[in-house]
Amino acid sequence: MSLNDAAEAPRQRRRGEDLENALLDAAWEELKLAGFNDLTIDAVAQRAGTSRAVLYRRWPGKMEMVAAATRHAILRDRGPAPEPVGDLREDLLHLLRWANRSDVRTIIEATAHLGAYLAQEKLTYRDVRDYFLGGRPPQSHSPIEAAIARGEIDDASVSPRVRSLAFDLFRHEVILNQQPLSEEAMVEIVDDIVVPLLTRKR
Amino acid sequence: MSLNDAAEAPRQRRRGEDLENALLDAAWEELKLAGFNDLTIDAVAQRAGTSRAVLYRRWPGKMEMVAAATRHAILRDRGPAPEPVGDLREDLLHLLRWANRSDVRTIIEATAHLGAYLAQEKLTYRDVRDYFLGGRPPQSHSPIEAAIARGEIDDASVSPRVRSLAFDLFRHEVILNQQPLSEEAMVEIVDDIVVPLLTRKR
DNA sequence: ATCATTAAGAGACATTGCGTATCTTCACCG
DNA sequence: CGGTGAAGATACGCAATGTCTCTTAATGAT
Repeated sequence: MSLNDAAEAPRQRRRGEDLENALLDAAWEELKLAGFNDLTIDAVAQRAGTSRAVLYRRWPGKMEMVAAATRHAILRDRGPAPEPVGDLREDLLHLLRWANRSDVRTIIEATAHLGAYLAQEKLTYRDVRDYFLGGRPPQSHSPIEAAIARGEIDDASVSPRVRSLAFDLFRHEVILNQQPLSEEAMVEIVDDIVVPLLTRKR
Repeated sequence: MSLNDAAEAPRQRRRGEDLENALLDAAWEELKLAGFNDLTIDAVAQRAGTSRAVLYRRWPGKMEMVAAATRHAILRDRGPAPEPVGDLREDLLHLLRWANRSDVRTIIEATAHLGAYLAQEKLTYRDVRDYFLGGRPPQSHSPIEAAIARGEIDDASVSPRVRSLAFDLFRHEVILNQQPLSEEAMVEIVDDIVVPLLTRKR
């Protein structure tokens, strides 16, 4: 056996970005497996092959670690939102389907738990979303913007609250059900609510 | 001084409903003070002037205790919903204001935490709402029902999702902000979304 | 009235997770 | 190379959990 043999070779020490990524990956994995409540810092440390001290050096507590891990996972996994093709209904549905990945459950659960923390820190939900998206402008309105550009709907009649309506209802449903939306639910949101509201005659 | 003097007379032992109410009151108070995460079974026991064992005899854990306490507080405090007076917009606003009591924050927080628990138990949110409301039919749709009865809007065009829309948006906002809605937010929900959707020309 | 039963309330216990502190050893930088 | 800063291991005290045991008060049946 050589000296560099695999078996119980003392794992070489990671640093900087390498380590950080390993920690965040481990945290995200544990979050998916155990959920927020059952997540322990210790389990994350073990999965990452390190000790709790290393985690505490980076984040003051579970909340911050989960926030960082969620942001990390979102920025890593989530591809760009689908571009509008010119049909309001279809574009909205595509966007919801895009958002409705299997790990939304974990993301939304983290977001919900973040809520309690937010109140203390006097942050708004907007701050969190911005944090999670890493400064990228939210593309969730683009089907509506595109429809406005096409002249199909009137800019002035679409308040910020209406613009975010589809995603608000989406988020609400995921929070309550703790799972991705069914195809039917997405179609109902679009066909019963968002599209009728946007295209109503006045 | 008589024998029954107050001072440090050994508190007589409570049983049955008396005790149960005292426990639930204590749990609700602690929940309001500390929030779900910081709530300890011990604090509830102390506030109720008893010991943890008594609580564990009734509920298997924090989650179930909080659920029971929330239900208890809702059934005790919440008066009947305001009756519709015949103006859709005003009736919706009254209903939202009625729901927007200062303790909604606590209620909704409990509900949100319940979410994680629900997933395990394969319960739907509907089950929880029914549990919280103690079997009472939700009156939240009544302004819409009244408007339908008056012939102002068409029954067929109002799907279940549309009927619960105002409350869904209300709930979504409370969960995200972890506090009661502002008057402006309620007006926006009603004026920008719910009423236009319900009264649109087709 | 008295006696058996049930559960209240007090307290002890082991267990688990948290957050901190200490110590050695490695990786990097000049 | 030699200094520095952080990795990773480990130990500690603390807080909360959930279980158990023990006594004693309240209750219901005889």
